[in-house]
Amino acid sequence: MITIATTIKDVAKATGLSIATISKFINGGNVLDNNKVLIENAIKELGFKVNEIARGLKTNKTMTIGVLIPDLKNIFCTTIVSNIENVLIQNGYSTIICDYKQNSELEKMKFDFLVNKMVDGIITIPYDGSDTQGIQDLLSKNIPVVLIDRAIKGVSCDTVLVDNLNASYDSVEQLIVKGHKRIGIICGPENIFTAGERLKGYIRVHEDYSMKIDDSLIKKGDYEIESGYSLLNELIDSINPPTAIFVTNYEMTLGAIMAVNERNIKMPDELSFIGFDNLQMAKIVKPSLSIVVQPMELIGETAANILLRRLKGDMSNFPTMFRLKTELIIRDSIRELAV
Amino acid sequence: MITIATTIKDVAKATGLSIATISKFINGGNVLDNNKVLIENAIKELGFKVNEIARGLKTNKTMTIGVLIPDLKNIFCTTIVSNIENVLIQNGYSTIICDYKQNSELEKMKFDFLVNKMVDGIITIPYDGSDTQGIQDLLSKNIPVVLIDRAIKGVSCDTVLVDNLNASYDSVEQLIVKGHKRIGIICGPENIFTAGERLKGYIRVHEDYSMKIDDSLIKKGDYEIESGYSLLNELIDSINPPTAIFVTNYEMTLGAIMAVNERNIKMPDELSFIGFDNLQMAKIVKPSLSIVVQPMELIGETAANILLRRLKGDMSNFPTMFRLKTELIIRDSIRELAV
DNA sequence: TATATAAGACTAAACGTTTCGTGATTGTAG
DNA sequence: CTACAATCACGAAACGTTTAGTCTTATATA
Repeated sequence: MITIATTIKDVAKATGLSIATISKFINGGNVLDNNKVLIENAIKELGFKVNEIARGLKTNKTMTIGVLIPDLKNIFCTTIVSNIENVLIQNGYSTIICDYKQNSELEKMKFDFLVNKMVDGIITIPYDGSDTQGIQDLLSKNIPVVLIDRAIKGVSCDTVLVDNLNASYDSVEQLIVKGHKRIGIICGPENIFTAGERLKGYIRVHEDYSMKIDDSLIKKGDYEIESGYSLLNELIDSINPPTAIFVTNYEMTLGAIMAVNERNIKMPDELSFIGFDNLQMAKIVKPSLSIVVQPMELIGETAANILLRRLKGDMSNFPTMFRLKTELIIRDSIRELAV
Repeated sequence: MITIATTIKDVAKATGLSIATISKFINGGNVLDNNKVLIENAIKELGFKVNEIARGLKTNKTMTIGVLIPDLKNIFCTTIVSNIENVLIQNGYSTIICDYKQNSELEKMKFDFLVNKMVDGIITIPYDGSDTQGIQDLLSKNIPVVLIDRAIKGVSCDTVLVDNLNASYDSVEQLIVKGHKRIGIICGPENIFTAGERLKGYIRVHEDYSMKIDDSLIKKGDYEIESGYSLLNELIDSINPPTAIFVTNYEMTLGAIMAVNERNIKMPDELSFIGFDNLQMAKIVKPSLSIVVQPMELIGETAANILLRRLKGDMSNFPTMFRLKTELIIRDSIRELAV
């Protein structure tokens, strides 16, 4: 079985026109009307499709964008990617998606991999911002890069993220307003950008309300299920346990809820709870969970659009930082304490 | 800022060797030892990276695999994809992931898109098997295609799926054994392969246990959250409601649980429940959910490996169908009825 | 020493496009 | 009727590789 790929040359032969003319037609150039129909027919007849590889070699454009995320199994990431892809494909770009499994070395490998694939641009949720070199190199070659979710210090790069600090501030404030004095927080790892910001929000709202911060209420996890589970247990088992708790990402919220269920802790009577990120999960938990929701659709679209602008050579306001607002959804997992 | 991409030509010039020799070296051919170090140094010095596009043009291989799935936001899909990607990248292949948002037309578009991108092979979870032409064409050009999760009638194609019938059979049998006589099922759409198989399992176990089938207990949804929600309500509101219920995919399980919570139905006392697919979800629901789990890692790996075999030209046992086993995890959502 | 053989390097063509510079044809104005 | 411009078509080079075929050199054999 031999693949007979039909090329521009075949179309030229079939129409009696030159290769250059066919190429011109394909790329929207002007050709005589009767040649136009001639070419159109021949293309249909022969089933001609332009060879994107050959074109890429000539134009130095692959019309392909690399998307690099921490984890394909993370619904937060994939939802964003899904929206990125929507926008890009409408603009003729395809997407190569890679994940680096929360591993800094793998991240570097896959980044290089994408560069090697000659992508026209990269959108990434970086890990801890330790690999600045790859990004810098790309930018200096005029290949646009857009950062999502996590800014990187010292890198001038378009960035799309949410207002983590105030997301956290508002959540904890909500608990304070409802009379809670001892509020636990389960944070992410210190080297992750969002974790730092979310912790800052917690600290600032305590300051603003003149509440002393008890370090034993601040637990640092790794954004994975397991640590949500164990840190919730730690908090509950501590000498002076919190009456409310704020968990700062989806996976750890999952883990924390598992622990709550396992210990048969009554929400919200025995513990008030605010989680993060996944609306659907929040609904199937009983009682329904109060939760911080990030605008994932908007994040994806914003990132894709700024990238498209850069690809067109529009470098106005470079670098831009988009700070999107989160939403705090209050449901049944918070108890109002008598003052 | 001008991009000075260094090519094989530059390396040739720098070393005083010919282009052919450099190419040979790059591709693992034999060159003199001193030339070897010469080339290695020059490559490092110049930062040379092989231009995959040019190479692809020559070799007719892009070392890229297209992966086409119904939805990037579906954790079942992305987990499989993640595992596919693991295997492929270890073998030097990259992955272009597309989703078609459960839309048959979009599916066709994206499929063509991947073909156009000159992928070396495609792994897909097809929609309802209505687009056989594209797959046939590809196969006849010796470009391997692997189907996941859903077989397509009349297409000779390697396929990786689970034993849906027995997954369903075993689940419902479990409920029967525990004394349930009226068991509701929330199925997927008729045109989807897995939905048909899962319904068959429900019917067969009823036959084997000589239980009459009540059509009012069989509800057909669309595999989306909303229909899980509304169909559970329908079942409960029916004249003679079931004492147990089996929901046949993840999204509908989510929806059904939302309805259960909303109506304050006590599980398992008022309703026994078996769901589908997502282990973590099953754990955060209270009481913990009994559930059918698919071997997503294995599915992905199996699909990637059979594709790799085909890419190497090994067409033994073509087409092969891999039927993987599901696991039924029993937890607290099932009540044993007194007989 | 002459010859056969092998190993390595080289030349040049090819992959399927795009694009530049030029040539041919037609239409328009003087 | 000539001169000029405008329109479209064409030939050929180029993009960065791979690879078949040939040439050169060194080594082993007789």
